[in-house]
Amino acid sequence: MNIGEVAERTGLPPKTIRYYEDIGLVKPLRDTNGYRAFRESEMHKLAFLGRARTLGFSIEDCRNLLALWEDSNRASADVRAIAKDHLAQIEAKIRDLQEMRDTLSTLVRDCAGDDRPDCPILKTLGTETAAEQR
Amino acid sequence: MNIGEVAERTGLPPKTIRYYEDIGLVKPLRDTNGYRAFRESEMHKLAFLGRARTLGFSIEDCRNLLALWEDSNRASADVRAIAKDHLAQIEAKIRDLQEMRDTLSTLVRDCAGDDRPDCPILKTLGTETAAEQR
DNA sequence: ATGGGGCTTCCAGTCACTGGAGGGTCAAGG
DNA sequence: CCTTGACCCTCCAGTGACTGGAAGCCCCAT
Repeated sequence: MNIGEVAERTGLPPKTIRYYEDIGLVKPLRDTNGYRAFRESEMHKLAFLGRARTLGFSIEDCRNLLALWEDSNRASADVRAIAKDHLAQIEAKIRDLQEMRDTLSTLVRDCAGDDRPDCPILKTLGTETAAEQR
Repeated sequence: MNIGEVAERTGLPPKTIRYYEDIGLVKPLRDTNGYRAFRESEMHKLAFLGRARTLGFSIEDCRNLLALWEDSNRASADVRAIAKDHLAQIEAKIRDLQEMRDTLSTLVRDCAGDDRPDCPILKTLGTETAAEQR
């Protein structure tokens, strides 16, 4: 299987697949012409990676998850620990963003948005701690 | 005012302040010894930048906001447009993360997390479109 | 043989910093 | 006067996870 077909079947761009080889996540064979020759199992690994990345796992998380995936004797607790940790990070990120959103939406609401120069958004950025607004 | 004092008063690390000079956001004078000499107005600009960055505005947004801040004839509509746009991006990001969180928390909930190898998290990553779970 | 697409490598850029090396400057204490 | 330690300077490299582009093979159909 050439890289193009793998790209199509996994939904990952060829560039990304090459990058994943660079950093050692997959190790495709090579044809005599130098083209990467992916086995079915490699394709599945890449699909796995694509899904894990969609869920926001970092590359290092993915590397660990992949190792666990390949290890039929792994303990599910190990996988769960990675996922829980990642979940906590996502939740923290959501809270941060919600705080930003709340502050910003207050500012946007209070701004007339006309052609006069008076603007509570700039006023706040200029004088107060933005996070205190709301 | 030396960089250290500005750093303390704005809460920005000296490295970041130097970086902001590099990319042309501030233009401090120089003492004869080569040290940066910040005026009060520069300090305020940096504080403004720090607050805008806290709200997640990109550097380019900050550059524009700063220009509007300095322009006493600006229209508040211009500021509001930038803020609204940014707000929309934050909201999109929140939705993405919430989707990830929902999928992940289902997976974590369904995983026994013991020393047996059976693991719904890996099973999902290996076979289904992760986003379809839930 | 020619054209077009697919494949290769390597280099550079993204974003917003951050770390570190190597070295100059300043003020206080001995 | 000298040393010490805190400050300041510049420049280079690295972060994460790609992405874009140049330059150049390879393969197949016409």
